[in-house]
Amino acid sequence: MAITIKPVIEASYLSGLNEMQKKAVTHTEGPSIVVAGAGSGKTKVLTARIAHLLKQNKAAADEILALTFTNKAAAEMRDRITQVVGNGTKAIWLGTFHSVFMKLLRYEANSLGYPSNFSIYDTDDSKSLIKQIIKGIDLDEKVYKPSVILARISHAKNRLIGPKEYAADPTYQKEDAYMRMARFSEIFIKYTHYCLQAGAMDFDDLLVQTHKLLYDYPALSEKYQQQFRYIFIDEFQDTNLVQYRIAKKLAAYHQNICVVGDDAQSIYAFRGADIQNILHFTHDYPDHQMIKLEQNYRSTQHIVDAANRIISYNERQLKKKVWTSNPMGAPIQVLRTLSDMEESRLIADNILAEKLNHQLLYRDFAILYRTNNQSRNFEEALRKKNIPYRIIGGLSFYQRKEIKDLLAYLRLVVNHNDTEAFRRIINFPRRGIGTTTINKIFSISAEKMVPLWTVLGNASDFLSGTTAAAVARFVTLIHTATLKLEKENAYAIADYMAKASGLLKELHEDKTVEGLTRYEHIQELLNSIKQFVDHSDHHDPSLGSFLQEVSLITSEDKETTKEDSITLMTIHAAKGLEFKCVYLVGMEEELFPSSMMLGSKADLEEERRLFYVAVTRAQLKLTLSYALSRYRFGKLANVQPSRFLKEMGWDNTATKAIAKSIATDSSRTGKPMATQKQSNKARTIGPILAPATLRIRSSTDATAIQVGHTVQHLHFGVGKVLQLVESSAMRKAVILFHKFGEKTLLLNYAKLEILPST
DNA sequence: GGGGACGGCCTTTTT
DNA sequence: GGCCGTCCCC
Repeated sequence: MAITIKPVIEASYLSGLNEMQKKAVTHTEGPSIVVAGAGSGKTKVLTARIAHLLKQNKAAADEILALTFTNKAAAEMRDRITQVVGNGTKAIWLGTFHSVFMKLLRYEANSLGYPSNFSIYDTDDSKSLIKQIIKGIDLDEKVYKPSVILARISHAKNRLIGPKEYAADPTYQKEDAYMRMARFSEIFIKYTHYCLQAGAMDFDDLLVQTHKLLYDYPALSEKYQQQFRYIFIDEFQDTNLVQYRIAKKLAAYHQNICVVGDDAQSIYAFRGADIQNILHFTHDYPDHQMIKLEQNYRSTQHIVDAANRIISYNERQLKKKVWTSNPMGAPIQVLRTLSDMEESRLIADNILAEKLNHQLLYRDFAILYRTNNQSRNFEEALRKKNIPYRIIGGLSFYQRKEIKDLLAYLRLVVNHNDTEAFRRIINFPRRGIGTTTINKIFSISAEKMVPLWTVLGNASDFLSGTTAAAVARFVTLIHTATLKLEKENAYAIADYMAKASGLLKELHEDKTVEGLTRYEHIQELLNSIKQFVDHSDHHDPSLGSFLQEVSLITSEDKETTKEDSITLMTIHAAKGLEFKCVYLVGMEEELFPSSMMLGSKADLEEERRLFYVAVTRAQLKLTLSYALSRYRFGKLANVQPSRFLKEMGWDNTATKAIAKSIATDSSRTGKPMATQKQSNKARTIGPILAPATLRIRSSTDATAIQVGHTVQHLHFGVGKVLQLVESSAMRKAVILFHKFGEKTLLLNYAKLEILPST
């Protein structure tokens, strides 16, 4: 037997880590909490840690459970682990809380009274069901708003309060009465009942039912406790009570639980996230190890400073000092425009100029906003200037009507009692089954406590000849496809259903552009089902499995284009990402902070953390913008600049902290005093009004530069002007830099100084 | 039961 | 400005 000699050389995944990071990676045993500031290499640590476990044979892949919040984060992590350890990472239980526990529930749902092919209700399904319940008990939809009801139900569930506990709690009852929703708990009870009867779980159920499984079935929880030797939770500050309790239960045996998070980046309180979980963790695991990662590797000094200044306004926070040894970098820029339309045009121009001047790619840019509907103006402006872009979020492929329609057919094939799928497609395409009939079906189902499919099977008992026949045809349609489940794959059934349901025909007959696109979308969905079937070496290729997986796919996951393009998204969606240049737009009161969040201090602090997240996405340059007027409800309204701008250090009249850093910055470049003064003044005025003068900075009059001049550029250093190009009001210059070679720069934007030619 | 016209309402963020 | 729901008439 050869003696294994411990390698002296450090493992590759450890090199390039700082001492704290290394500690976080190699301290694998026992509970630990890593408080990781923005840009401190959190993902790197997490992936290195998992790689470390695998390489050191401390655990097999399927003994590791790693939970994230987005599919994107999960995919990236898997990718990076694979890069270090090679193949064999597929067995790691790595995914979002929802997707991992959905898989677990697929095996165990029967114990809970659900079919293993349970449907998953998305927000629309849930709302639709709630709406029916409200109608059914004769309440006013305007008082009992389905979206508000659902939010309240969700909130209760995430705090592990079921409908019965809720109804029995006088505090909640009082609250409801105060909110003029005295009969809320009645809706909650019915909602829960109907979901169960339909064999459907909503998003929250995926967690709540898992929780129930683990806490009520000891034998089962023991099995999983033994299995998961090492447990990781990413973005721990965003966990809610159920999630925390699930993780705690699973970690009970091995106790190797490692959570990574940053309280300053907690932005999901609205869906039940509780920063207190960080405190709970330290309390529940008194022998935990705490590691703080405070060095920011991502951003320039200016950006880190601004971020620290912002977060200091929050009272609730863990002590942490984020610092960086990166250069000062470009000053933070604030742009003001007259209107929201102008804002988007200006930023489109600005991006083009920056891209050219700093030789960047489109993918180095991101435009971030508070609300999805702000993307509209930017899409238009970018399209007009032929700037490629992609939007993350908004209406995703899987939220399109035609897609949801076909999926609803398939859901019904797999789960006959899925009432929301049924409601969606029973009369689309038209088959003469109207509201009267549908109501009749549902009220019989409710009265006799009989599931949907049973009622449908006895349609002739309570419906007249033609209608009963129509229902019978529908039942046959679904049933025929169900018979294929055993022998045929998901694609074959979907393809059959698209045709047999008449959906394809209906869309095909619509010769409008939209109709054509919808038709193509269906084809695209069929293609993706085919792919799912073809690449099923590591998953169950059944239709049921496909449907469940698809229900958890959100917009951001579908990246069709690899083309170089700028990214547009909400700040929420941007969490965990980084871009060289970030444009944070719509910095206005009532928009950001949102008017909905001005009510309480806690809410405002969450908005501020959101602002913190946005600012810390930027690596090199951050630009903020606000407009003086904006269209709201179809009307042009005057708006005020966001309070966050001031908190960041920006001042409209007497520029303070930021102006100071700008002064330092320009003095470094060794500009002559006159220029420095001028640029300082330009910034003291701050944002500039008229579009013509809206430029980043021009230390020299653009018209002064001539061929043959020797010039100095902030980044590229000294060079010689070879050529001037006039094109559509933009003056460009081709300059040969000593160190960087030939570059084409826009004179309106380039920070050029003419040097005396000697 | 279906389709068209009108009026009200809204806008937060996501798995 | 746009979506959704309701009302009214065929």
